Amino acid sequence: MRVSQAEKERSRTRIVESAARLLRERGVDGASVADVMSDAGLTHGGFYRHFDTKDAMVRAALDSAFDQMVHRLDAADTPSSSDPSPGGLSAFEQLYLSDAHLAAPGQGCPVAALAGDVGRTGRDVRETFAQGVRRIVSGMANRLSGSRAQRRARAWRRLAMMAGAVAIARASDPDTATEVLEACRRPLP
Amino acid sequence: MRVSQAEKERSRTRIVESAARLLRERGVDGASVADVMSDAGLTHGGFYRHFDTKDAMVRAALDSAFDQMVHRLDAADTPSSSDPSPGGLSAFEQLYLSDAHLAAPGQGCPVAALAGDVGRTGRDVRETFAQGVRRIVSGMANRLSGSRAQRRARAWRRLAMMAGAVAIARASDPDTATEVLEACRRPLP
DNA sequence: TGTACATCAGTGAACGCGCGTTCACTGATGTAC
DNA sequence: TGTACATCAGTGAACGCGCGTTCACTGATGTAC
Repeated sequence: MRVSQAEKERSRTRIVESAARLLRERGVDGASVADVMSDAGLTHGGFYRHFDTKDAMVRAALDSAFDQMVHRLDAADTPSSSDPSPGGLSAFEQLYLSDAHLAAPGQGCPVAALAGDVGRTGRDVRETFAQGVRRIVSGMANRLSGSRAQRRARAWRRLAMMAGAVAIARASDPDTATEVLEACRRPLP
Repeated sequence: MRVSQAEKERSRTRIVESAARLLRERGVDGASVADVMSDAGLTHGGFYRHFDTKDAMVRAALDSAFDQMVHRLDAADTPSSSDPSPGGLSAFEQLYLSDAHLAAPGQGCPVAALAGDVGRTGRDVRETFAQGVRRIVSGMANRLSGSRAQRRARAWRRLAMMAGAVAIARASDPDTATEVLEACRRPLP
C-alpha cells in the first residue's frame, strides 16, 4: 500500500501536528508513539518511515508548537500597537494569562506545558526547546522599549513569569489558579 | 522478618525522602516505585505496607519537598533582614535563582521541577501541590512590604517568575540558562 | 506511451522491557494469658 | 515474668499491561527501458 510522496508529506504533517498537541496535553512520556499515530489516522507500525526515534518526533513537534506560538505573538501584537503603557500587558500577554490558555494546553505555550519534561530529556531535545524559547523572547523583546539588553531582560522575566504562572495554575485547584493568574495580570516593568 | 513499629516509621521516612528527591530529579512517571524503594534500601514488594497507591506516595513526597522549601525560606530570610531595597532580591530569591539550584533539582523547589507533571495528575495530587505552593507564597508575602493584597500578588509574581526561569534554564543549553537566570536576578517590584 | 520491475508507505503481529500492583511466604514483633 | 500465638514489615516471584522498536508482508508509486 505504498502512497505518493505528496501523501507521505501530508501524513508527516498530521503526525507532527498530533504530536505537538498530545505532547502538550499529556507530557513527553504520556504521549506514546501509538497514541500519536492513531490520532493522525495511521497505525503505529509506519512511524519509523517518518522518524528514526521518538526523540526525533518530539523535536519536530516542539518546532511546530513554537512556530504556532511565535505566529500567535505576531498576530496579537503588531509592534506599533503594543507596549500600551509602561508595565501594561500586551495583547499576547493577556491571551497567555487567560482562562482559555489555562484550559487548552494542547494549543498553548510549550514552555508552560513542557519545560519540566524537557529538562529531563537528552541534549538534542533541550537544544530544540532552547531555540524555540529564544524565538519567543526575541519576538517579545522587539515589542518592548528601552535598550536592547533591557528589552531582552524584560522579555525573559515576563515569559518566565507567565510560563510559571500557567504551569502553577494548571497544577493547582481553581481558586489558587485564579489567584496566581490574577496577580500576574498586574503591571510589571 | 517483621520489624518494630519504630523501624517501620524510619522506613517510611526514608521512602518519602527518596521519593521527594527522585520525583524532582526524574519526574512523576520517571521515578518508579521500585526505584524509590531501592533508593530507600528496601525491595519494591513492601511498598504497599506504607502506601495504598503510588499517588499516595507522590502526595507524601510533595508535602516533604514543600516542607523542605518552606524551611529554607524561613532560614534564608528572617523577616527583619529581608526586602533590603525596593525591588531587591531576598536571600531566598538569590538561592532560588542560583546555579546550585539549577544543578540540584532533587533538593530544589518542587514548583520548578514538578508543576508541569502535576498539572497532568489527578485532583488529589494537585490539591496537595496547591497547598504547598500557597505555603511558599504566604512565606514570601510575609517578608514583603505593602498592603496584604499587594504583598500576596507580588509574592505570586516573584514565585511564578523564579519557577518559570529555573524550569526554562534546566530545559535549555547553558548559555540560554545563564541569560534567563541573569535577567530574573534584576530588581522586580 | 506502454511495460516490467524496484521501491517503499503503511499494516498488524511480535519483540523485550519496565511499569504498578498482587501474592505466598518468612520470621521477628506485639499481645493475651 | 514466661509462654503461645496472632500480626504484619519486608522479600522476591509473578500478574497483566503498555511502552518503543522491529519485522514480514502488501500493493500502489516511481522509474528504467
